[in-house]
Amino acid sequence: MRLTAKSEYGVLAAIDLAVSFGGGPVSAREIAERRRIPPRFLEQVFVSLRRAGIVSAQRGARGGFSLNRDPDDITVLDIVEALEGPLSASVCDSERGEVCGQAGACAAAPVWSKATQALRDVFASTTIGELAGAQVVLDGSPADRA
Amino acid sequence: MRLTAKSEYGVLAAIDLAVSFGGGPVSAREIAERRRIPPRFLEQVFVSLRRAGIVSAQRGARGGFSLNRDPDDITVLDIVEALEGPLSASVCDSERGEVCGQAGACAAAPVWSKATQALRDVFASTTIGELAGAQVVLDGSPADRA
DNA sequence: CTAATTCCTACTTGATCAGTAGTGTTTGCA
DNA sequence: TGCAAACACTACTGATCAAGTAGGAATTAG
Repeated sequence: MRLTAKSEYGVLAAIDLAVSFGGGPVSAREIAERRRIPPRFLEQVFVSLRRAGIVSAQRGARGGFSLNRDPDDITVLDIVEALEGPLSASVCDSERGEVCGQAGACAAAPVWSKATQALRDVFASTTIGELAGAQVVLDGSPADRA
Repeated sequence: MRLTAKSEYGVLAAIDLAVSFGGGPVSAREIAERRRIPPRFLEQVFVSLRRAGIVSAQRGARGGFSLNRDPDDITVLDIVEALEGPLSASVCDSERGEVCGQAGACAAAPVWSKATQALRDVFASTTIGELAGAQVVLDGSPADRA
């Protein structure tokens, strides 16, 4: 019952991009080093984020990635769903109702739906912008990063 | 990001036991047939529930399982944690703080904690007794099951 | 032209899930 | 007393997925 490493790395990377939002693109390798993420793995994460329309890629020398939207308009849910697919707490959940063998007579289904919804609420109510603010504080003076 | 089938089966089985709470033990095979769960797999689920102190087992002919406590005193969280271990939404979560490589400077950690907490809240606030009530309604007259 | 960078596909290794299987142990009942 | 029904334990298997690695192609700044 846990998210995969992709979400974790994706959120960290998005925070990193948010911190330098407005500047030029940041390379995956740079972020990987700074956040201790396997570089080639992070590359793949970024490809997913690009395909989801969250970041843009600039290829070639001095290229890298940058956020497509204001960090305050990107939620953790955006990142997580881009990397994990739609959130669902149990097999017997999902929009298609009766996925478990209980054929519509499953009294447990509402619990799984509520669980999924609770997760969505948490993730949807936290923006990358907020987290970036916290990150700057944790890292010390933002000037260190400029 | 989903629970395993064990939780799903475990909750269904607990509901089933709750519906006939007060009567004698119910065999795993009977529940397996009624809820369309692989019988030998359900057996294992029950062993875990017994070890967690949620059900008691009565061995031998006419044996089976019964709930140890009143269904209203058993939450979905009890079942889920008995079967999946402690809930945690991400690697970088857990009581031990800094499991991710960010060494205490991880701005994302609070989100994962909040997510875990939200899940716990949902599961802890739903009792097997409630679900059993819903199940009886779904199945039709409770007399059908006596 | 070259070095840096993203992009795409495939592969590998290990873990985990879902279920099956065999065998042992306990117990109600005829 | 014996048998059948039930739980108990351990081990195994096939499939899937997670996490990361690898190789090379395309793009671009300088």
